[in-house]
Amino acid sequence: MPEQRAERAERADAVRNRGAVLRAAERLLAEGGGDHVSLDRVAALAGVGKGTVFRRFGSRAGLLQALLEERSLALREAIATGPPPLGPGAPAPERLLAFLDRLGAIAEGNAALLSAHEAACAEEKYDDPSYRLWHGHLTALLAEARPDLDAGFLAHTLLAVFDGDLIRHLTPPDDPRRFTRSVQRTAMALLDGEPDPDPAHDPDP
Amino acid sequence: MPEQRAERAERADAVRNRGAVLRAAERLLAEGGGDHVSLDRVAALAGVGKGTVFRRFGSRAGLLQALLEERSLALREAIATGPPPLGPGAPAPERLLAFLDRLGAIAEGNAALLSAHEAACAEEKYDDPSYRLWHGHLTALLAEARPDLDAGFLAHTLLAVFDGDLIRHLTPPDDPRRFTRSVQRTAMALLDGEPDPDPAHDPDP
DNA sequence: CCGCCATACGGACCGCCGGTCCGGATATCT
DNA sequence: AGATATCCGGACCGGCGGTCCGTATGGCGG
Repeated sequence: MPEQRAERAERADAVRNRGAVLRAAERLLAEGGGDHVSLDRVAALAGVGKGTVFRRFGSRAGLLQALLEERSLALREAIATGPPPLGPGAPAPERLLAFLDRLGAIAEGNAALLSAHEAACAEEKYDDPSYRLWHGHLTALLAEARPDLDAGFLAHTLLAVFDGDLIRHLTPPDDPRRFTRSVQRTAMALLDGEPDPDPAHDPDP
Repeated sequence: MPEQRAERAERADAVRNRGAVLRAAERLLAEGGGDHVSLDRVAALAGVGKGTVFRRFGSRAGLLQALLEERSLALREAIATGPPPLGPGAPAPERLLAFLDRLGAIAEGNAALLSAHEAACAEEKYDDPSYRLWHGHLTALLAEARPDLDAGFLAHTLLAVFDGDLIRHLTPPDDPRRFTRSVQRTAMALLDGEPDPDPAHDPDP
C-alpha cells in the first residue's frame, strides 16, 4: 500500500532517519533518566547529525511529544472508533473506567517520558493536541454522568494526577497498576455524589 | 526580632545578602517569566557573586523553594496553631475549605513561581517539606470526613491540580479566584459521597 | 582598641545544553 | 544522465546550573 499523498512525498532517508531518532530517544530514555535524553546524545546514538533531529521534531519538546503520541495512538483510535466499553456505546461510567485503565497503563509504562515531556514543554502542555483530546473525552464523559458539576475542571483534575514524578513516587515495584486503580477509585468517588436529580427518563429498577 | 540561637550565629552580611538575593529573585520573577530567573541574573541584580547565591540556597531549586516557603509561612502557622476554621477545632469540611481558600490564594498569586519550582525540582518535589506538610494536612482532613476513601491519594490529587501552568491556563484576568473556587467545589464533590456509613462492620480496604 | 581566624565573598571557570546555520551530499523527477 | 529541490552533518553560539579558590571582612578574645 503506497503512502504518498499530498503535494510532495517525503524523501526516503528522511523517514528512515525519523525512525532511527525515535528509537534512539526511547533507548536513552530507558537506560538513563529523562534528563539523559539530550539532542546531542540522541543524534549521536541515532547516527545522524544534530540538525536532523531538530529539523524533524522542531525541539526537544517536539521529540518527546512525538514519542508520547506514538505510544498513545492505539488508545486514541480505540476511543474514537473502537468497540465498547472504550469506544462509543457504553454508559459513561464504564467508558470512564475503561479509558482510565488504558491511559493509566500508558502512563505507568512511560513515567520517565511523561516527566521529561512535562519539564520540556511548560505551559504549552495544555495546548498540546493530545492533552486536548484526553481532556475533551473526559469532559464529555463526566458531563454525561454528573451534569451538575464542572466537568471541564474535573477533567483537568483527573489529568493533573498523571504526573510522571508522582506516578513514580506512588508505584511500588510489586504492584505496577496501583496508581491506575487509585485514579479509577477517585473518579468513581467523584461520580457518586448524587445519582440523578432529574427523574425524567432513564428507567432503572 | 531575636532570631539567633543554635551553636553558631550567622554573620551579618550573610543574612543581608540572603535578603537581597530573595528580593532580587522575586523582582526578576515578576518582571519576566519564571525562566527569566537565572542564578547569574539574580546574583547580578542582588549585587552579590554567583557563588553567594549558590552557597545560601544550594541550587536553583533551593532558591525557588525558599521563596515559596516565605510566601506560605503564615499559612503554615495558621494551620498548626491559628484559630478555626483554619486552625484546629472546626469540622473537617470547614477546615478543608478554609485551607484550600488560602492555599489557592497563594498559588494564584505565585503561579509563575510555582511553575519555575516544578520545573526546577523534578521528583524531589514530593519529598519537599512543604509538600509533605500540605499533603499530611489534607490527608488528615479527608480521612476524617471520608474514612472510606484513600485519603492519601486524594490529597495527592488535590495538590496535583495546583500546577502553576494550569492555574495560569484557567485564570481569566477578570476573575483571579476562579481557580480556587473550582478546587473547593471539587473537594466538596469528593466529600459528598456517602454521609455516614454503617458504623458496625468494616469491609477490607 | 587591636589583631586573629573562621566565615563568607566574588567572579572566573567548566561542561553541557537547546537551538541555529550553511556548504555539501543525495534522492527524486524528467 | 542531468538538473534541482530536499535533506544532511556537525561546527557554532549564547547561556545555563554548578564548582572552586584566592581574598576580603565580620566577630571576638585579649
